[in-house]
Amino acid sequence: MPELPEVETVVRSIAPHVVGRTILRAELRSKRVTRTGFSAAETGLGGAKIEGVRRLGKQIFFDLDRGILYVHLGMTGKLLWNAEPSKYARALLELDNGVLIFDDVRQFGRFEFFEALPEALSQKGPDALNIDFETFHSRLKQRRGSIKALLLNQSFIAGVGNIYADELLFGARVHPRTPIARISTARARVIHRELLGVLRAAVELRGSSISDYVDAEGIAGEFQQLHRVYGRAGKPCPICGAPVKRTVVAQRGTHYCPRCQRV
DNA sequence: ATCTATTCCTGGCTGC
DNA sequence: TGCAGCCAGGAATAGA
Repeated sequence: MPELPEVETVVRSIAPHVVGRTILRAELRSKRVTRTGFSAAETGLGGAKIEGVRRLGKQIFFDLDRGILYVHLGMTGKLLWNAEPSKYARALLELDNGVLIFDDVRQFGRFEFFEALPEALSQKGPDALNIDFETFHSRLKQRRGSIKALLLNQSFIAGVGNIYADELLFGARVHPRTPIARISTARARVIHRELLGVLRAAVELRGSSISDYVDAEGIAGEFQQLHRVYGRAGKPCPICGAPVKRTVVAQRGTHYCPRCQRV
């Protein structure tokens, strides 16, 4: 489940291979992940030069000399460098020095060529690794609902998904269902600190590999070994020993310690 | 305007 | 061994 740390790891691992290179040929195989159409994408990408690759939240942008290649990994998306294409290879980019494969079993991901980026894609919130407390707090005060739903909302901040939302709320000792209106400035400060702390630690360990996430070289992350609540229902809380609970918040499986995290 | 529920996908797991 | 049924969830979309 690629979230900010996993996407950051992917971008870091592909950048050295692709930046400055030319796309000789593009082959699109999935209508689902390429909604703008096969031929438009193949024509637009063929011959293009990759000037850079960057990340905003979970979105990946390849800046081309003639447009933008937009990639979102969704749930099971991978960008693999010089790998043997599996039956789930949805797009292949043949560069002048190798092949970049977009592999996505469930096709929740996106792989699209745009001459100019559509409004909807550029309207995300600030990147979760690049948000200072004042910005975080002022944006928080304008919202309602539960804190977890807000953290998952990419227009609030971009990059947090289900795993890191649970982990950072545990670190902040805040119950995922806590109404935003009940969060004090001091609490907000702790949440912000944990947001940056958890994401930075996860980037250091090259992300979390829960099911099949790997970087461009096929290397798994290691942060899952440090998960304190996510996927640990029934196991003891690492702080107090109480069994970690699983519930549903914002339509997502949610893990928390009922003793350490109070509403 | 905002928030919540539904839908898309398919492999993996559970239980009969 | 086979298979139905359920689960995982990012984000667009529809609905409240």
